[in-house]
Amino acid sequence: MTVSIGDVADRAGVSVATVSRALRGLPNVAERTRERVLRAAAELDYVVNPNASRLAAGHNHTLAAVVPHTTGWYFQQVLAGAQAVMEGSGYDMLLYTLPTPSARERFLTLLPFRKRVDGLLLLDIPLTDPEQRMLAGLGTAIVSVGEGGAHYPGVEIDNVAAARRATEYLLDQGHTRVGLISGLLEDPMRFKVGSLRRRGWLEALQARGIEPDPSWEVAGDFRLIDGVEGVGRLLDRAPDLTALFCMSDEMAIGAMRALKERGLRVPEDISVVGFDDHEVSSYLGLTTVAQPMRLLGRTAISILLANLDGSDADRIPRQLPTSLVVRETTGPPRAG
Amino acid sequence: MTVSIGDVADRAGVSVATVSRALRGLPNVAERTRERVLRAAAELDYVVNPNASRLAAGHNHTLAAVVPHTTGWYFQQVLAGAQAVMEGSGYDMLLYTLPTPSARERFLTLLPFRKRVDGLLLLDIPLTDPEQRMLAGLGTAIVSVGEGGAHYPGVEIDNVAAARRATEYLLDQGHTRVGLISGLLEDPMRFKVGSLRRRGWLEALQARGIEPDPSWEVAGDFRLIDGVEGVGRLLDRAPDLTALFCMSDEMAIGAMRALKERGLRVPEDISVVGFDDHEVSSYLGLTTVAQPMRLLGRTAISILLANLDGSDADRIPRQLPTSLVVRETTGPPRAG
DNA sequence: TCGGAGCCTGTAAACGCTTGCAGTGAGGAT
DNA sequence: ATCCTCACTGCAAGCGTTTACAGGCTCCGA
Repeated sequence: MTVSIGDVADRAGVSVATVSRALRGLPNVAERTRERVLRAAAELDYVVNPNASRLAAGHNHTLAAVVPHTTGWYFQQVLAGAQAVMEGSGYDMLLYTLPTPSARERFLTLLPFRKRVDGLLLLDIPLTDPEQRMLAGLGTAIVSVGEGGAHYPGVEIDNVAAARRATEYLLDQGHTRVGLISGLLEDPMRFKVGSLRRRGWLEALQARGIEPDPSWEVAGDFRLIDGVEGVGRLLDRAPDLTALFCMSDEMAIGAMRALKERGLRVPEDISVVGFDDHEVSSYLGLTTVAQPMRLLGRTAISILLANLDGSDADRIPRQLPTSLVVRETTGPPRAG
Repeated sequence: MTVSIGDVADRAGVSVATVSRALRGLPNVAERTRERVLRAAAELDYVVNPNASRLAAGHNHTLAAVVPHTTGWYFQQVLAGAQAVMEGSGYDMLLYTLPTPSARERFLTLLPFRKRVDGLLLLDIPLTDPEQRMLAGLGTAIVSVGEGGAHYPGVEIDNVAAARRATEYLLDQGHTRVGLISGLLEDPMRFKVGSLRRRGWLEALQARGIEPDPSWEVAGDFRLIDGVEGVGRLLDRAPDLTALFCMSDEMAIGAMRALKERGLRVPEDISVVGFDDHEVSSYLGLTTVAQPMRLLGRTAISILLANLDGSDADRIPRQLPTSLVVRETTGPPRAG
């Protein structure tokens, strides 16, 4: 039925060992022999059975990405970058999605990637120190993006600096009351990225002698809907805000929608800054903090691959740059 | 080092065969024995080696999705739906991305999924009849979403009816000159979805005795940028259009951006309808044709799974409903 | 001419599981 | 008491590769 390595060996008149070596480009195969094997394999339309190969060789040639969810611009872009590197590497990519606490729990107890995956890319998966240690002790190579850890290498941006920069820009425009729609600050998984960005916002304000009122901030979950609701709660309590910093473009877009419904014009009545540089942001004219999402993914996989084949991963940069993209949703506050 | 089935057998005091059967829940294992095995496995923290298991059993427990690209709302949603079904099914999901003609070519000649994947989900991958026949002859289960074929089952929407419905709505509002920003009509891969939607648009117009001028339509590739450019080319040639039907929400969003830059108001000066019901569309107030993307993905995987385990897939519906979502980007044409 | 040193190649033992087949006992029917 | 049946369990042969090890050959230097 299906053609195996033995069939190729027969046709080429050599042993299966030689076929195996020839096909994988190992040395110690005479050039004439290799050609003969290659021809036989092509004629028979031979494909190696990855299960057999992996069983015998003891590796999986598979990497897995673990993400909170697959919707969301940021995750898609990072994953796309990761995919791009893996494309030619000969590795398969598996995806584990942990949208709920229970899914997260299952993942952490079942550890379904064991014996199945050579490396794990943890994409903004916050873990406690014991959890990190446990995963790291499993013998699977690990690298993180965003939410990092002390027990495996991580790639990230400087969230504090990026948020500080965005806030400073608003202050430079003359704003003094800058609201914040943040992400998951008190969530059960102790998401760190949100607190870092909040710190940047806070530092920028305090550096100008501004002490934000608690009513200036509201927490969301990075989604569009959180921006809509955030604006509602925010402006009810602090109607005098003249600028808004949102921790994701999706929330910024939702926020702008809600502002429009309240009859507020952007940027005339209120300025808005987002985070991520979402595809539609340029079309909406949204001022935002761009982060190199695809590069984050590419870098993470490179580190994983380097670790796996024993080459030096230490020279790969671990912190990637962000930049403020000024567009049309920001301007000076209304006079008076 | 790593604990194998033999270790479990030793600890439970049975043979490996019994362990294998017990762990997989096969009948013909005494309840007491099964419990003993389960306990031993748990104590040893045993995980089966999928490579060995798959090699021995002769299946892969892996499905692959083939997509043109992973960005794009539509693809993400369908994939998310597919993922959701596979979650508990015990199958892994692989992703093949074919963004360029050369990637497509490589995929079709290398057939990298052979011996690796039990089923293929072709997500809007247009194929010639010989190509379809070739793939179908490989013994891998296949199902398509969107671009279908005669040689494997497919899940789809009624593109003609959906586009007709959207266009009719515009006509009902009083429009008589409805432009079209279409997708890939003359592309090298003979993308059919675009032509079907165009047919719907055409039929609706003709049913009212309107014969569209060639200058009323322009082709794009479903992306934001195509909407921007499309509007440019369209309005240069046909400035008197009062409504625009775009084959994707992304293009509609781009189009609205371009319209705004031309100083045209939506819907006062020109109405816009999209297709897909993108997440941001509701926040932009975009009137659009909603299609059940996640359900398309779920259904496709269900068919694949049903085919694989021999159960009856024929009762699963193959054509899924769409609906027109009227929001704020459409209205009657300007008087006069 | 003989001994090595290198290349190549083949042999055969893993790799860790699944599964057809045979075997064992207990229990029931005769 | 004997025979069957049935429910369980074990034996051992795969599944298709990889790879350590052991040759065999050729070529070269002594």
